[in-house]
Amino acid sequence: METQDPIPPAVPPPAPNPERKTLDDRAKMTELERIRHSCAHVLATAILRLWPDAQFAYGPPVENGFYYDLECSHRISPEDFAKLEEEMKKEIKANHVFEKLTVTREQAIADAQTGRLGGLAERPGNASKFKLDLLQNIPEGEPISYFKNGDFIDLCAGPHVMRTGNIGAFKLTTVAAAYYKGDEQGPQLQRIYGTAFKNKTALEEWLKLQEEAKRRDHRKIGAEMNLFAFDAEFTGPGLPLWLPKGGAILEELEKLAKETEFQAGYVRVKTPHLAREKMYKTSGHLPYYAESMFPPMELSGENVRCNEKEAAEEKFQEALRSLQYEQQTPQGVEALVGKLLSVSDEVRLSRTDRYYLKAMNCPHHHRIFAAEPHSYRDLPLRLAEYGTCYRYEQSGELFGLMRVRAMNMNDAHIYCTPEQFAEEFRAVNEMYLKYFSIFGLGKYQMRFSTSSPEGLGKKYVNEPELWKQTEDMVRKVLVESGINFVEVANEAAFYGPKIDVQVWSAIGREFTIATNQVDFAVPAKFGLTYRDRDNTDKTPLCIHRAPLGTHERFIGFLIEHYAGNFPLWLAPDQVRVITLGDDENLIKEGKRLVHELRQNFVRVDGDFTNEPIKAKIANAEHARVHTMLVLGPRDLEAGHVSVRLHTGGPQGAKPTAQVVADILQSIKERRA
RNA sequence: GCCAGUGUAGCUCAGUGGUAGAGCAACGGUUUUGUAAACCGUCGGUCGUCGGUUCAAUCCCGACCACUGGCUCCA
Repeated sequence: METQDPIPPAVPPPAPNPERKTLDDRAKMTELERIRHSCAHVLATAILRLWPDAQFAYGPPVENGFYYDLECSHRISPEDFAKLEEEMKKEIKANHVFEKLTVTREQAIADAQTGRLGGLAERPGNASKFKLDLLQNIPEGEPISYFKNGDFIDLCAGPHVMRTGNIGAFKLTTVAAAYYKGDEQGPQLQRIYGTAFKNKTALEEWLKLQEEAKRRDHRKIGAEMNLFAFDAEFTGPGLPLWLPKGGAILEELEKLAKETEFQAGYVRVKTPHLAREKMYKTSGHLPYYAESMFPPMELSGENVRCNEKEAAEEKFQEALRSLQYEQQTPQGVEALVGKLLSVSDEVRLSRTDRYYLKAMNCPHHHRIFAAEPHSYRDLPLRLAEYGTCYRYEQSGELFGLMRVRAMNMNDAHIYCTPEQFAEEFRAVNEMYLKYFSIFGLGKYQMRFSTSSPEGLGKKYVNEPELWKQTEDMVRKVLVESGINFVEVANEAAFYGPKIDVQVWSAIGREFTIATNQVDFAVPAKFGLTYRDRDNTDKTPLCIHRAPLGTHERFIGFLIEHYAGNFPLWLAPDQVRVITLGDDENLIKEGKRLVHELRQNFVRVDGDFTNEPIKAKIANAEHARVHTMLVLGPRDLEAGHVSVRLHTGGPQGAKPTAQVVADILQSIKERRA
């Protein structure tokens, strides 16, 4: 039977540390990490036996195994894994000692130049270029060491297991491309992923766990339950179609958000899906964000008004007037044609109006704020909207519902005074926690992202004082609320610090499920003000928040969280009334019950066919119908229905009225 | 966008250089049933798209598209 037991979607790993590991960090490596790191060396050894020209970069242990990045004339594919694993087994069987050698920097550079580092022997003319680069990054004074197993010598600080034979069980998993040092502009390397364990049993257990994780993949369950569909051919990649069953979940979430926000003093607004270019020029999102936006729609024509239009037309006329003097020579004509073309292009552009599909709702909300004058007495103003946003994510980044190109955001912008900020920010965090408790969401990480002094004026607006103030405010709220969080420098939004809630998908990918951001910059760009007590105009602070993220990602996450077995209030199929056979009286009572539930807004249907009861139950179970109400002659006689839960099996017969009341109560309370 | 892999009926999957099958689903019957699948029949596919090789391509080759695993990026 399928249950809700949490197959761990991978334990939250510590935030990946882009910085170089210190020797102290390395000394803390667990035994499993040492096994995996050692296995990376064994992999490199095997690769070199097959393709001696390979040059190696990094080969660290990672959450579920290890990888080694390399450059090699041969393109390694999974078809090569069998022979690679053969070579690796030989190296493990040879049981070589991982021998540590400490060398001078000069020696290391010399060895790298001969190609000896990350090699089985010296390779004249094939210097260990990545190792040379790595050597540059080792701070003066830090000892430099090699690790040697058999013929293979690698520049490495360790630590390792004692001998290659200590690697109990391993498996190569996948190949990928990876940029050197993660830099998109840098060289692209081949990355071979593998995993290793102390013994075969542990490896097999892990592989089994991977299989189980795949079974709760939202893409698989979404298809099984008919929640959503992708239709790349007609609708487009990354543009989900919500089927009726998925629509039901979406409606429930939206209802929850609207009720919660209403009670918290939010007001609802509605804004269009697109806006003119000026919107995003003003907000500062263009040109920085243009890459992530769908290309603009260009409208041109006489009725387009634009400031530059007249100026451009003037230039055009001027070019025409010069025609008579310059057309004497061929060069003159050519120059003139070029000039006319460029000017006419200018005129065309000046007559073109550009509309962008919105990638975020904030600018629209800012314009709503600007549509009316505001007094400090109006604040805080909390504008909420399930806004539909469009982002042109790179094709390789699309991932089921978790990463799409059209999304419905549980968005709101809170405009407040600095005095109100802490209270508002705290209230938002409380809303998060309320939601998480409704969904029984325990495995997440709050990540507090701050600026960096170096990024001021570049990545971040240049307001050191405001950065410090808002970061202090946020930190204080977090600490006072007793919320566990990690602080990450240099990850803030350009307009202020933020808190992201990180969760992990069934297959272990990390996602931001919710976000809460401070904005002390953009309202000023739009000239937003409120009249303060002292009769001066001041710029409000803005909090961007999306505790339920987007429907797409949040539902994708919930599908995996519940493994498709939703609580009653969220279940697309809440109740099915199943008659035992198709006796007229049974059907009559069945229909009455369906009608009663439906009039109380329960998503209910009836199965009154003459299929055997076992088949009808099986159908309902496969559809993950939350509650099955079986109606047979005995039940009818007693005024009962027999209750069966998808996640709990048969619950016995109960009076119909009581069952209905329980169902309505469970939905109302949004019971887990 | 980059690297690798995959693409056969609505779903899960077989299969072959001589224009394709199974189970489930759907539909039509028969069956009259107490909690995960009764029986019979019918329908269903230009084998992702376009080109090439070949007497002949779903199969071999190429390009493109989409999806999957990663990289980069992000709600």
